Amino acid sequence: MARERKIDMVILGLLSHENLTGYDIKKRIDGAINFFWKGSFGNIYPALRDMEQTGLLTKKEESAGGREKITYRITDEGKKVLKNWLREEQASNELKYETLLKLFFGGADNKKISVHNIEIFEEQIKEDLKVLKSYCKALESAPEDKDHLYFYLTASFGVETYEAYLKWCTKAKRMLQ
Amino acid sequence: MARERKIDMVILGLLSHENLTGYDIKKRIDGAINFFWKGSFGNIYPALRDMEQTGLLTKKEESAGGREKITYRITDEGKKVLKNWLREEQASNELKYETLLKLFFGGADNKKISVHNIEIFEEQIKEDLKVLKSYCKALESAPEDKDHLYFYLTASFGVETYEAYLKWCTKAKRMLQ
DNA sequence: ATCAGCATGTAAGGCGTTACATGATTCA
DNA sequence: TGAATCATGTAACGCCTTACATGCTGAT
Repeated sequence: MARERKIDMVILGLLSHENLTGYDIKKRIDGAINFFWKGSFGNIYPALRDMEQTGLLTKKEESAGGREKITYRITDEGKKVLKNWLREEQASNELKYETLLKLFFGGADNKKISVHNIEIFEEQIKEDLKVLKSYCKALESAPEDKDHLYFYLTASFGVETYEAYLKWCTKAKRMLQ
Repeated sequence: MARERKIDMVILGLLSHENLTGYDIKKRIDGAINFFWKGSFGNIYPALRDMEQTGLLTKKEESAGGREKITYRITDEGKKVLKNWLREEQASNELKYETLLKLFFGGADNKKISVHNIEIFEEQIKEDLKVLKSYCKALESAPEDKDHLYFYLTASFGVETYEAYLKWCTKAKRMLQ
């Protein structure tokens, strides 16, 4: 069984741009990546340790004024592993939407409950859409960096699907009433 | 920590419509539910056992010609648990798309790799869209059942978001070339 | 002084997947 | 006769979340 831990690839990907600490990595994941992938400290630190031990990463311990800080750098081997992953044809794409599960079984209760659940979903999506749109806007106005296109495309995926969600919400509420 | 195992709710939801065996439940999940929720035998059977022990389900063992078969029925207590879940305001909706992760880090390799990864994704979505559309069509032509509306709305969510995915694929490929 | 943020990590527990193990029936 | 489908379950393993544990720094 080959290792399935995708957080390794997230870390490798981030480190292919810049050297970072575990804390920094967490912040990056909590940004634009967050809507299609998650990470936690309990996830990141062990992965960092493992990859340093297998030679995909090197670390540099700094103590800036008594406070310890470990910055990681990707190695050539790490870059190779990242590229190999990018070139693998299989990719697991999964959606786990409890809102849809509740709607699917909505017949077990009053229609109003389902309408309300859609409304809660709708509000959340509207909030998230604002954030995604701000990412897109920021990336559109700075197209000089070659990586910006990739970041823009993922954010744009979010914007377009979330807009489709909102259209569906309107339709679904109408059909339930 | 309250139990987070959502498979319980899937089972309760399915049993609120009809009595089923564990094997039947697996088949139902592998149908329309599959695109927003997954289940496995190693998941379902223990949940069934637990819920029977806590009184949310009752079982009836039949041996139709030497072959054992256990049919489960939902209890009033089980129905109450299902309704309480439907009325809970929080719902976890998460997307884990490795394709987007690969695209996000696409700058680490040739553009062609990213285009190819989008094409693989696109083909998969086209396949799944066909299936979802067939579910929708089947449900549209049989609107007499009150639960059909709920099934239709979830399938329709899939159709509309997958169509948005395909539009995005075209745009993304164009922008990369 | 105190609180938010920087910074690293561990431990427990929960959930899910996969593979394994077993055996009957139906249909070609 | 052999393959697919029906049918139930267990065990190992892996991954992730959450909570816990600790301590410094900078701003108010």
